[in-house]
Amino acid sequence: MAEFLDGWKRDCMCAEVDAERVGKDVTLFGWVQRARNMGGIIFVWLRDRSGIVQVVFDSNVLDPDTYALGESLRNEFVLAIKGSVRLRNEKDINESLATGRLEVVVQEAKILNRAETPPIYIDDDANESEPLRMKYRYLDLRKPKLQRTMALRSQVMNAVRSHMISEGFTEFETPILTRSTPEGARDFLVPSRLHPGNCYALPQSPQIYKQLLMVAGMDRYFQFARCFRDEDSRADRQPEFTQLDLEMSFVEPADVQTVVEGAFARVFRDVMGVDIPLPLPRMTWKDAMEKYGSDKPDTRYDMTIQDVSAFAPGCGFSVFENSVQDGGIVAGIVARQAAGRFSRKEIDTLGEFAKTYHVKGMAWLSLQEDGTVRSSFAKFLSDDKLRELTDALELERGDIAFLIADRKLVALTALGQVRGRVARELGLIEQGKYNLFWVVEFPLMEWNEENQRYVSAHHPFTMPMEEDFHLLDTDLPNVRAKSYDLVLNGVEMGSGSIRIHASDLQEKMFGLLGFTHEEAWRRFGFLLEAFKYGTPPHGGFAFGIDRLLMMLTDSDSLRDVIAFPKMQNASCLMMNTPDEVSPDQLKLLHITFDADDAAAP
RNA sequence: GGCCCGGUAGUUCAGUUGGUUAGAAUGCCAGCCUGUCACGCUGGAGGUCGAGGGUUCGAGCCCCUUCCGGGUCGCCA
Repeated sequence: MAEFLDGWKRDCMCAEVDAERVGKDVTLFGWVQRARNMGGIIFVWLRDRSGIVQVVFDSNVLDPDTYALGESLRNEFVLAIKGSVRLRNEKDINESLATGRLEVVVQEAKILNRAETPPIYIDDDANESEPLRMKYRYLDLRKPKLQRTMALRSQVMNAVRSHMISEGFTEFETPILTRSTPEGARDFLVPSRLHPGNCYALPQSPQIYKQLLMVAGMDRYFQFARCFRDEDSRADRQPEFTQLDLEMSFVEPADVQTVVEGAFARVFRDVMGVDIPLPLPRMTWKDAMEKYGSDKPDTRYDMTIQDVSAFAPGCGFSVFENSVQDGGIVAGIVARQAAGRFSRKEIDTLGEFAKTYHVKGMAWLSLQEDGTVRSSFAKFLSDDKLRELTDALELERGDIAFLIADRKLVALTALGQVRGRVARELGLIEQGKYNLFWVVEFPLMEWNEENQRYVSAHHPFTMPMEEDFHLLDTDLPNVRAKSYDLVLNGVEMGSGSIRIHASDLQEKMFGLLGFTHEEAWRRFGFLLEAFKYGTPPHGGFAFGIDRLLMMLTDSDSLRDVIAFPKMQNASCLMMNTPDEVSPDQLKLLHITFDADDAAAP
């Protein structure tokens, strides 16, 4: 039978049992991590969120009922004990336990609740499948690592909030029930009971609200914003996630960046004890792509991309020749002293990996220790051309180069991915290093093949760089934006921009994006209207709290830093969501489903 | 929507070329054990091999379909 507290008060957490309490009485509450019955004496590890302490049921000193209670303990029983703290004998010390020099001798005990055998182990080293962990997430969360992560998450948010307040920002809440916006991710829709046929949408970000708050003269806004996107999940992408969202009036990019990097530096100092020197370095998008093949480069290792297009014309290898002739490039990376680390099979695997990024193939070239060349394409090259290439790559004995020829951005992107994979396989990535910096001057727009039109690289309210205004009508792809991403160890932490505050320029942008005047006004009329009444120049930023936690805890998945995450198909096995709703509910909402879509029983 | 990988005991996994009663570890249950700390020892229970169909004398294994999960490309302003 479960018992009640009956006035028992906890006066000590498990891990707070320390030398200063020796000889004193404590009342502890917790879960049974493990009970070891030696026949006459029982050792129980009692666990709470602070940690573990050993409590001892001794048949020599306990009444038979209390000892019997000790014998009946099983894993995850909820236990309350009163006892006295004592030092263990020298030979009985457990160095692997923080409280391992002490133990608590039980005087009284209550089983506050029994527990069935859990389907997962409460152990950081346990390795249950994701679905099982997610179904029993409340047990998974008992694991010490997740307990620490959730506490860390709270500390991070606290540090960020303190920083924002101290910088003169005001915290806001904006609606969760909002309107659907074109462009961008698919929306989660919420049908309206009072407006048959109409829907709210859950916000993908509070973007428009925060700009309207600038129109409202709020000057400095921030919010821990829950954002929703109805797209497929990834290890680092969840359908709902949390961003620190901020917006400022009367600013240039550097003003926003100063606030954001200050927040990051504070988190790293307060929570990790790591000093990040400010201001952070800047890298242009163009440099990032050309050197690293990524708009979020990992600069913890070198192996930068080298463009060897100049060597291609007349080289004899038609793949390279044709690529350059068609306006593409030939580029490569060199893994120093790694030729012996890649078997032919591994190189082929790497080539297949490169192909998933839409290049047709990957060529390779290595210089053996004896000076001979091994290569997938050298046989097409004259000795002179081969030397020209090895010179251009500064290839030395023991090095291996991976080369890709394709349209410029495609080739660079694939090489960037190859670079990352090679670095991981060769162990080139220095652990415990935090390379935080800005990538700036992104393109304003990108060509979208599917829709045969330009789409915003960031979002349609992004201000072009003044220097590039003259290119808007003549050379759109080369117009740079006043936008900036914050990158940490090859992961995009967040992005922001200066916004367009003039309605005529905003209308022009909508035009370039392919909206008619009427369409733009129908969809964004409230914003264009607002901009007519005295809008200050403004800009902002948003960064993912979840992703930051992922980096700080060195986790492989967002699921490790969110208390109740969704699975890859956006479902939740614990709550069984999404789920059918009653016909009455649907009727109230004026909804009928296609018979085809009706869930099978 | 495409591609790759996976699904066998409560859990993590092994299972050869298709061949007797499907195994291991751990957990669980019972008994023993007075200083363990991954306690130990003895014994025991525990399986629709994701589901359906096919090939075969015979299928955990081969084939087809399907469901579920993980990763990834597309997508994610």
